Amino acid sequence: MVYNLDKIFAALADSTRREILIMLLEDDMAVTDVAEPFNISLAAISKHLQILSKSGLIIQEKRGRVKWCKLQVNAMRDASIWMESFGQLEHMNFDAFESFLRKEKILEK
Amino acid sequence: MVYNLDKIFAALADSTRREILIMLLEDDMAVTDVAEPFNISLAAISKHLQILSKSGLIIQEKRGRVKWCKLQVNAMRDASIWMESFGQLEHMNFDAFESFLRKEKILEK
DNA sequence: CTAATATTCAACCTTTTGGTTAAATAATGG
DNA sequence: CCATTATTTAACCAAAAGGTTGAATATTAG
Repeated sequence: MVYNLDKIFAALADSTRREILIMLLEDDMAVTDVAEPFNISLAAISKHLQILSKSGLIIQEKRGRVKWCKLQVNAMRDASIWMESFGQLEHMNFDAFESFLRKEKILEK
Repeated sequence: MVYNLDKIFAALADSTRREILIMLLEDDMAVTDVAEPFNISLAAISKHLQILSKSGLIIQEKRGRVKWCKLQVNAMRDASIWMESFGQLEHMNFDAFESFLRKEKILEK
């Protein structure tokens, strides 16, 4: 398991980025659509998405001229696992989380 | 419940601060003792502790010339609750966590 | 009172963050 | 080919982060 906790927590430390993640729970989105509800520039959103990508919380893949943003569960899992090991916290049920995501069509299969 | 997620996640986004939190799981510590295992200046540690304080992850109280650093569970709870609400994660058992902390004498009573 | 201990503050430095605007690049539709 | 759409890059800015060293402030021990 590769911990990238500095980048994951840093990515989560901004409300714009947390809102983006919540938006991506519903569906994959193009950069322009991600930007729509915010009143900051597209370039600023592009930077936020790069920070989220480098943290591993999302991946971006370009199809045609559209770059799709897709949530990645594993990075969030790393952060939560740190929290769990931190204090003998009860384990989050990630299997349930994943099957939830599949049911919501955020993960394939 | 007051969410201070920007500050909490930002505080967690640094490995020195995460190590400090883990150290504080065992016992309350004076600033000088917190600094001991790290090879950065005391002033730098003092700044890290201020960031942890402002995030609510620790509190500091001065007794005599010693300022004691004490872990605060509630801030971590806020961050975890965000993660939970984020993805329908199963709820962490914080009551169990707190009683663990009491048993380990990190909390009074 | 004085010396030692515990901690912070002040000034400084470099890098990163979060934003801007304007220009550049890439891909598509017609 | 050209205009439009999608996104990034470049250059810039102000503020914050993470570190330094040296001086200042509290408190205690003797």
